[in-house]
Amino acid sequence: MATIRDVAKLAGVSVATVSRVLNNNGNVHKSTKEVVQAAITTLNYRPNEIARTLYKKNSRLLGLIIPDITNPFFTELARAIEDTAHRYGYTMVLCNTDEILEKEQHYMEVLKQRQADGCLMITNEKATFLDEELGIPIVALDRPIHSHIPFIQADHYQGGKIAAQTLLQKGSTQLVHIRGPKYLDSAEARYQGFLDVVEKEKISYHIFESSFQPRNDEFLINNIFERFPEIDGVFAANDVIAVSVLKTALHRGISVPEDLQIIGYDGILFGQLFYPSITTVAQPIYQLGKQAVQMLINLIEKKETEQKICRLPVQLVERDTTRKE
Amino acid sequence: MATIRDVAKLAGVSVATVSRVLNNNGNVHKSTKEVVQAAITTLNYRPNEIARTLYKKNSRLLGLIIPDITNPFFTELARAIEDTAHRYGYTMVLCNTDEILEKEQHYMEVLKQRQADGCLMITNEKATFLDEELGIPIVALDRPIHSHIPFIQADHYQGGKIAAQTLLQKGSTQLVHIRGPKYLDSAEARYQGFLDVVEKEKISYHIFESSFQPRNDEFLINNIFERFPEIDGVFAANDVIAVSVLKTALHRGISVPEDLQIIGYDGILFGQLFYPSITTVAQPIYQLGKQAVQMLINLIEKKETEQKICRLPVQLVERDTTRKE
DNA sequence: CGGTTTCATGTAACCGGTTACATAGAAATG
DNA sequence: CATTTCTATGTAACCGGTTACATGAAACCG
Repeated sequence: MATIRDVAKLAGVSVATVSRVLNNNGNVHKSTKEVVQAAITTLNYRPNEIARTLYKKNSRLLGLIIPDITNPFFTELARAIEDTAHRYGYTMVLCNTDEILEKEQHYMEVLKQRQADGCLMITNEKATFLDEELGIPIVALDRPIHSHIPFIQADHYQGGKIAAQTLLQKGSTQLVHIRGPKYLDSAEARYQGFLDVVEKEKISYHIFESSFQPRNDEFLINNIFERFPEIDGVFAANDVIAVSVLKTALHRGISVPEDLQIIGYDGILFGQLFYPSITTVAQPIYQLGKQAVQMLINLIEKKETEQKICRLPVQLVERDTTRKE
Repeated sequence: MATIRDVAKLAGVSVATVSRVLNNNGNVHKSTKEVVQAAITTLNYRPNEIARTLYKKNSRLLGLIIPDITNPFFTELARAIEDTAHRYGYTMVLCNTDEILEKEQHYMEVLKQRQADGCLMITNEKATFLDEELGIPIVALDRPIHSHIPFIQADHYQGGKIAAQTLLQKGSTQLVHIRGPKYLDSAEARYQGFLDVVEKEKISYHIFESSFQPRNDEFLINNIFERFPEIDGVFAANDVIAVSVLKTALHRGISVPEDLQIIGYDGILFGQLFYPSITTVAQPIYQLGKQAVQMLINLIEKKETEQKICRLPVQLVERDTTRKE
């Protein structure tokens, strides 16, 4: 690979001049600029990003610290993040943590050693990642870390309300909410939204807690149908659980949506492939990822964010696990 | 951030000695080593990976150039790749190309400028990426690039045979294969496998070509059922298409697997969530990703691979879209 | 005991960019 | 025309590691 000194030699100028041409700063005479550009073309020269980073201390590298790319919600988020990062000239490093603290910490080290400019995090480890000790800008995505770390998520409380209202409005009277883990604020918010609606309407309901591990849920769901055969509306805390509920219901000969309505949450692409397709409260996943990156880049380049917290609206997507009208 | 010179100063030694301690090479007296290590701990020093890379010219960075992380097959592959890369001390950069040549080329530039040690590619652009011009080791995954670029994929020909044999063996007599795009060798191989079985058995069959774009497939699938209501076995070139077939069939009141058997391909995790769950020819996705990384690292570190081509066996996963027995 | 190894350590060049500072000539100013 | 200002360019230090080479001391050896 040609270096800047090769270019300088061929163009008959100093490396400083070549650098000025490359970065289009400082004064360079028009004719000199042309000679340098010709040399660059001849040698097919590309500046070494590593050398630049060493001096300038910005790498245009972004970390994405995420529990598991295999979870469809995160997959779609990652796609949005990569797209956006790329559009702004940043490169994305993917870090799967499986929610294991050691992995998260290890990846933070790796990102720091590689001089990453910033990091998007989806983590439950609130206490561990306060930005004092980090030395690298962070934006928290979907799960808050600390009040002084910028944070973006969908309006889960509203989402919980919408789900409950929709089930009621479409005629369900015996509701079940399979909520997400207690330690997840977002699950808690959906639950609260759901609760506030059903309490007000004085409707019969049951709450169950899922671990968000599909494997464990199968048993839980069967158990629910066993114990409460009379239920006619389920709000599942995410689409994957909704799908499991659908599968179990169909397997038991329950008609969906005639005898049982199901509403999922997230709005993953997959939801529409099922028969019947899953009605869901959709998060603006692409938008979340995109804005998270924009917030982070803002933080990196301007050293500040306009707003610390950003909450995006959710939207009901009516498909076929709820009744028409 | 502390530098190696800070550590040297605190420990009262030269930077060379600190470097020797860090890399555990050269001779360092036991007592000196302890003093240096104490200084490292005190300053919480972590070597700057960028500076290391600049001199050593290996970055321990791997690129994954992939059409779209949102495609579940690629998602699972990416997960395996990230896991494995991480286990070997490499960091993974994610690059979504949407199969657009300009994006692929652009990402290759980015990876080169960042001194990535190697790159895993899933691309159709055979002609463009010959490793002469690349200057960076490549392993082709799932889709071959060129005979001199190491390549790993599942045994798709065998997969096509297994799918056809299974449908026949379980009693289907009017087969349809919805194959993948012509420009994909892997789709071609599955098709050939299917063909070789049905031709030999003199079975009635029809072939249709899908673009692998779920949106377009809906029309195609409806059309198939319309024109050929008598079909009783479908081999779909991937699980997403199989799922669409299932949905369409159920929608039309066709019983699966009683009246119609469906076999998918890939073995994505999602397949088991459907009702009925999808019988599929599973690729060893995790293994593919893992071995691809191992081949690539081998290429990087040893400058060679034992074998240029690696073909992994597929496996029938019998679920509920095929009949028992 | 002198000569050769081996060990422990330091000095400084190097990787490939960027930029502060210096300088010479041209242009502007009074 | 002398002085100031501006333009174009070069020199060399710097970023933070690694390592070739040099050096002095200790260990070994016949």
